[in-house]
Amino acid sequence: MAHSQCERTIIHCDMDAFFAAVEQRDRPEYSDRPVLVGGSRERGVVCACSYQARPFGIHSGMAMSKALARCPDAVVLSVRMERYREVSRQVFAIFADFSDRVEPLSIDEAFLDVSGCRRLLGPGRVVAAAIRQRVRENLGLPISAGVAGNKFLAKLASAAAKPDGLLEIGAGEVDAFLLPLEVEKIWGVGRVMAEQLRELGITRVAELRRLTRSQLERKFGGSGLRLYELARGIDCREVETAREARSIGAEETFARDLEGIESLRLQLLALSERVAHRVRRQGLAAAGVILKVKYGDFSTMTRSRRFAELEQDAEVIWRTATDLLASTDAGRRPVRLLGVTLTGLAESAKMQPELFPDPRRERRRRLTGALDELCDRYGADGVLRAVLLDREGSVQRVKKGKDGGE
DNA sequence: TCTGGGGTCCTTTGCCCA
DNA sequence: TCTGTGGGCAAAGGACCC
Repeated sequence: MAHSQCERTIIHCDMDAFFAAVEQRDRPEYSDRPVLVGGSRERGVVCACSYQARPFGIHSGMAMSKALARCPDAVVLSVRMERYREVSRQVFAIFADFSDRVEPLSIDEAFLDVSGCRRLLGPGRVVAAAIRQRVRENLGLPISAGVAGNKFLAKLASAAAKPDGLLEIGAGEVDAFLLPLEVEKIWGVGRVMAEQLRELGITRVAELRRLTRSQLERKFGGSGLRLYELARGIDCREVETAREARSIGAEETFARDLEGIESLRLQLLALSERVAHRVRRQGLAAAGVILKVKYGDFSTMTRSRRFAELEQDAEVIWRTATDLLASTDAGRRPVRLLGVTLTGLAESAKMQPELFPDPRRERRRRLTGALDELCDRYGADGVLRAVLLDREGSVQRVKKGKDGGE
């Protein structure tokens, strides 16, 4: 195989129908039922569906209304992100027992570099089997795994192994596996690039191979070069163990479009609190905030601003987001979704000590700390907001505005 | 395909400044 | 002082991933 200098033993582990599997494990009465995890019946989509729902043609991303039309008996459960994050930590603790070179890719999947474990644990395939067994026995959850000489091929292998399977792509099997695949299977090829390739008469990897490196670079720039290599099964990316989060966000699609600016401001407050709580719990602070507004016609707009200093205070985040909201059409056009994302994350220890501490701000900080502990202990969603509403005159106006409006 | 919620990364554009 | 250029940066949008 080409580029043997990049050759490693990589395992890609991927939980099967993760959200749905966690729900079925936590609620055994649903273990044999088609389970749909996702948004509301009217406007949501399916985030994850159990394997019992798949024969109905249901897949993630499908509108919930359509999924229910296909399978009216399905159990619909709302997303419990905190719960999945908790189980995810348990899964990653198992990964860590098998390799110290683990790269989280999302909440339910990771790359493990086990090149150095051969003498201790055996070849990749054996390690992958052991990981799957541990996850199944300790957590009662299904997991698929792919083993190959690099990240790209390992990920393709785990996808092919699903559900609840294990597949290794050996060095001699790469072309047989790769050439018949559709180009969309290549990492980085989505709807847009696939369409551009189709215009060139290319739908399969075998056809993609006929383009030269410079042809692909002219057409797609840097992504073209990556395409050239991946089409040949070449991927020299290392497993990166020290990846830190770049942003933390929360967004919400409303049951019906919101019109009044005051109700939008109130929603921003709840979102600001959610993201602020999460950055604080991770010992982080943010350099800036992005506001996302999706209108009733699905057109989307973002506005962003950097803070004067690193922030983790919900009220500062909320005030900035509210400011940004004023530069959008919100209040004049119906709004379907609002999102608040914190960017430029850094350890909160790097926050500048204030030269002239503001006593109000200091008091708020102490209160927030106490409330974070309460939230952690009781998982109380409403605690923080109720207190904030009672404490600040400006916030109270929002509350009154909402009560008075609509 | 009647369109969620969590992200990452890249490109373009405009602005400031040397 | 005018014009041009290019770097650095922030903001906005878009493609893509699960």
